[in-house]
Amino acid sequence: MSFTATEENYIKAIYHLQQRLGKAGTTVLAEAMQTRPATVTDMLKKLEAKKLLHYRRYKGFSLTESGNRLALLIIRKHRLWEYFLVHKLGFNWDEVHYMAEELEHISSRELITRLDQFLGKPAFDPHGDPIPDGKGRLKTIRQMNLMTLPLKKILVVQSVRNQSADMLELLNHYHIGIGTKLKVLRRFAFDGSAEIKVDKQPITIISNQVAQNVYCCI
Amino acid sequence: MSFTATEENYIKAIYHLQQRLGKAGTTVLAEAMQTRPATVTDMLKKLEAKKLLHYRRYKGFSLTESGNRLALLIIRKHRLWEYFLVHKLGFNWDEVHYMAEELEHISSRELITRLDQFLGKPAFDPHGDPIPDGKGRLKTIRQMNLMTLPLKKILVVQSVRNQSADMLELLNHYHIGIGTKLKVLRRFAFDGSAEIKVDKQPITIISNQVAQNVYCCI
DNA sequence: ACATATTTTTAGATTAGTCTAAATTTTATG
DNA sequence: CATAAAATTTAGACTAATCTAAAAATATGT
Ligand SMILES: [Mn+2]
Ligand SMILES: [Mn+2]
Ligand SMILES: [Mn+2]
Ligand SMILES: [Mn+2]
Repeated sequence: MSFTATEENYIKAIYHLQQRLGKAGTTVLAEAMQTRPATVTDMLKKLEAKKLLHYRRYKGFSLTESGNRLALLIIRKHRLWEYFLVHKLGFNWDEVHYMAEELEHISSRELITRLDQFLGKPAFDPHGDPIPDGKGRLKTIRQMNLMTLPLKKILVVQSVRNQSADMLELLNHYHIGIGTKLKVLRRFAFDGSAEIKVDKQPITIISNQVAQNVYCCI
Repeated sequence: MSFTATEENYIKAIYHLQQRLGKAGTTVLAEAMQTRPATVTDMLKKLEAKKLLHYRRYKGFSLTESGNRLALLIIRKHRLWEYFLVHKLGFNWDEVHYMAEELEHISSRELITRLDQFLGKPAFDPHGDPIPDGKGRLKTIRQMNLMTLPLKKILVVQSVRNQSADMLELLNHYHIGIGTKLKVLRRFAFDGSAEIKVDKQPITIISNQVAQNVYCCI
């Protein structure tokens, strides 16, 4: 069975929404896909016909086993291409998303196998997100955000949750990237901001919104 | 202006037909695109509306300046990706065409610039075809096919014209690839076949169809 | 519990790319 | 040069992906 880029994008969006929100409805999926609920309903029927979704009208929908497998394959391709773009072609982490959004739909499986080899079978992409292996398995790392970690310990940045261009631009400004070492010196109750010391940078303050989106391990 | 993959495929096909046959008509383009003349007519109107084609109904069509530029950009992308697949990912030259057929439609220009850099700005693809540079310029090499070159001189294979899977399979069997050194020992008038000595291989005979499609320089 | 708000689906239309069958134009030929 | 053959275009239809507007189902709040 083969799928259009649009169908793949829907499957991926449903997977991510199920991960983040537990389950997804028509309206929230429409927002994620930048389209209208009516359009989503049409697509849900098509995806059900292709056995990627369980769907009962008005009741809800969820990925089937093969829908899940497809989602993980697309995510694998997306993250491997991002890794290639950053580590082989020298792009910055905030430049690669829209290119990977196209590259993830290149169909050849052999291409992905060889790309994985060529890159050294990486386990994490440039944003710290795990890359599913050939069987769809994900490595997980114990990590917490900067609001919940102990003060004055050396922390290593593992991933960032909000990966919007605006967020990545701000993190670049703070010299915070994946693998960066930093300490949280103190937290301010008033606005939840935090004073931090980033490796080799002067002490600064980050907002609560930033702190909540940066995940580290000790 | 942006173009669909289908539009790009048409523009590339028109370019190749104009190169090979001088000019192309609706029917021959339909064959090249594996579709029907009526479908081609519809597309010609669309491409004219996008200013990629000069088109006068019943009279013919040809690429505009920007149509030509677009064709060369797509060919550049196609051949750079083929080079990547062969020289970085280790594919054989007969495995890469259909993957490049998808990859050539990835839109980012910056991606192509960086890929070109990464590959060392190659001038020829794995089939010996020239890769247009960033400004659409092609390197050309003086080359002739094995039927027109002098006997008993060492020749270096530069390119192959027919690049069908069947042809490439046969050339692999003869251990003939781009850069291979060989000599034509004699030609047989009856069927136009040729006796050749391929570098380190025993003497064999190739058919006229093969000989006419292998291009070498002295 | 039932009226109102929210969510979801249906109905009907549009665009890109394709098809077949028929009409038209150009080219070739007796 | 008149007609037959070939090439090309038009007409009308279909599918995928989208939209708006309206209808239907579900959820919510006093
Ligand atoms: Mn995508
Ligand atoms: Mn990523
Ligand atoms: Mn293509
Ligand atoms: Mn090639």
